[in-house]
Amino acid sequence: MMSTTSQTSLNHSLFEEQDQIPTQMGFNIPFPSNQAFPPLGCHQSLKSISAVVPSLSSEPTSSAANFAETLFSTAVQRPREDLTSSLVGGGGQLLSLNRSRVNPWAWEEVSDCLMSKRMGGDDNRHLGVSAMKMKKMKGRRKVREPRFCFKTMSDVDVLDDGYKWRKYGQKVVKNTQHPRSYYRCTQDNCRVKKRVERLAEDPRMVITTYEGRHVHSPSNELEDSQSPSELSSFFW
DNA sequence: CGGGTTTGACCTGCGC
DNA sequence: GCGCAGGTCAAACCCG
Repeated sequence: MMSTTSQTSLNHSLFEEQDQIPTQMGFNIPFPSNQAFPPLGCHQSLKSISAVVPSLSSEPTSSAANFAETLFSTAVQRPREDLTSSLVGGGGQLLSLNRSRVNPWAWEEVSDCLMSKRMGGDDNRHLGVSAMKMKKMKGRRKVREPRFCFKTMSDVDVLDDGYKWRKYGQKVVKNTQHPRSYYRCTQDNCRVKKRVERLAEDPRMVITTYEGRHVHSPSNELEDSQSPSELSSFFW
């Protein structure tokens, strides 16, 4: 049975990473205090978020990917001058959008990713675009995998997102008391990585950064014997 | 014994 | 070129 937390202000954010510390922009989606919350886990959490913002799409979003896409595409369609305006869904649950102008290329990378996905493009194409952009901005910059970050209020550092991770490093980040942990997906041929750290300003918040896209389904989901068609929507 | 974690060393990018 | 900081490696260690 699904467990719930007793926190009254479950403040969940989906945001895009900045160049170094992902703190500049975000979609802040405060949960209603009476909202039941699933066990801490990224896709599980996101499912619950999508459930409280049904007005963003014509039908309830069924996956984290769809939900993220809905959020991003909604923001992308807005003019730049309107970036800090409020986004209020029909239910009024989606409260604010505050996008940073500090790192526009990163934002565009996400946008490109979503556009190519919507148009049936593959990942290589969007990576190529972002690589070109980075090349333009800096003479030599490593091509990065697409990244997504989640800021989650949680007592535990490592959220159960359905995938199996192996820790390969830990580093003390400057000006923070909390170390950053580095994880790799244990699946063969899957090069997805994630970083986990606590927000310096608010140690209750856990920042999880995913880099790359899984080429397989979550291990938990397989064990739960879900249908393959449903599983595919959870790929990042 | 196998798989995961810890942790110091090393590598790399970047600013000065 | 040098130093700093983030990221990764890999040997040692831990645990079931």
